[in-house]
Amino acid sequence: MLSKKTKYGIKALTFLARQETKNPVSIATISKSENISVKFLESILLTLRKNGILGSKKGIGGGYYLIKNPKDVPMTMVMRVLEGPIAMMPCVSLNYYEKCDDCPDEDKCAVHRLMIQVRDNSLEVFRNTTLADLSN
Amino acid sequence: MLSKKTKYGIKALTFLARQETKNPVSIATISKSENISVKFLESILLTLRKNGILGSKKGIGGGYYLIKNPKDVPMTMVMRVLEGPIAMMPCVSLNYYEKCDDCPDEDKCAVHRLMIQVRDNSLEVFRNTTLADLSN
DNA sequence: TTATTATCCTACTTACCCGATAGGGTATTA
DNA sequence: TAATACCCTATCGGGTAAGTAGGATAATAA
Repeated sequence: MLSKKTKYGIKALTFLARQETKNPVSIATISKSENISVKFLESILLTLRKNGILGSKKGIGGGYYLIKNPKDVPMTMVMRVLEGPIAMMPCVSLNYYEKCDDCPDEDKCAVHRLMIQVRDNSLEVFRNTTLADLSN
Repeated sequence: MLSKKTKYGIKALTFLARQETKNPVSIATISKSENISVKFLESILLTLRKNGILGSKKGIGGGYYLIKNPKDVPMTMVMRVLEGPIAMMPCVSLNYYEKCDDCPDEDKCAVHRLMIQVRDNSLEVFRNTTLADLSN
């Protein structure tokens, strides 16, 4: 199941991508528009900023803004930052690989082979979908 | 992430599918071969039996056995029984649909549209993979 | 300079779920 | 009737998700 953190994060990013100007948007504004608790949203946007997806500006008129062009932000990036590995098991993860304790030979493991297929499919969807696609 | 319950369940099912005879296989036997704790495996096999995927036989020489032909057991069935919904969000689930609280219009929700794509892809993999495929 | 705005950051709480274990009960068979 | 092996419920520790609290810090405008 997708965490609410990721869900809210994508919604916030989409909201930002839909803005006509590049001006910062306050947490409060995004919170109201997308029905997300201010405090929880705050922590999510902070994560996105620390991972180079958002920029921020303090003080009056401050808020968050996209650093990159929406079409240069693939969902793989967003998912990895907010949700973690895209793979369903560590042993089929590209970026967070880890061997299974119980499995003597990965190539002969039925679950491994199945989950590689699922990962490849999901990866393709996330790679080919950018923030620009979602904000239309 | 895939739960160990599902992972072990698939491994056990694959092991059963590889048996040459239809004779019951004891929990202990599967446990040793697949490196799964006896007690945990017990609860998993029980779930599979209650959901009509396995049959069982008590007493000496007893154990668990597949009810259906492996090629008639698609992974969708196994996944739904052990892991739950295949969809990543209730609002894109076919069998466990639930509306989101925060979302006024699903059709306009970016996350919704994205996750439908992911679900469709995963569904296709699970539908087209049977226990027979995995046990080869 | 000072009040206001809004992000920054840490810590905490609450609830839930996973993985595993314990300890019996029950049915079957040799 | 003893041994085997499934049947079933309860429990527990640890971890994580979701959200909350409260103040520190920086920037802006009056």
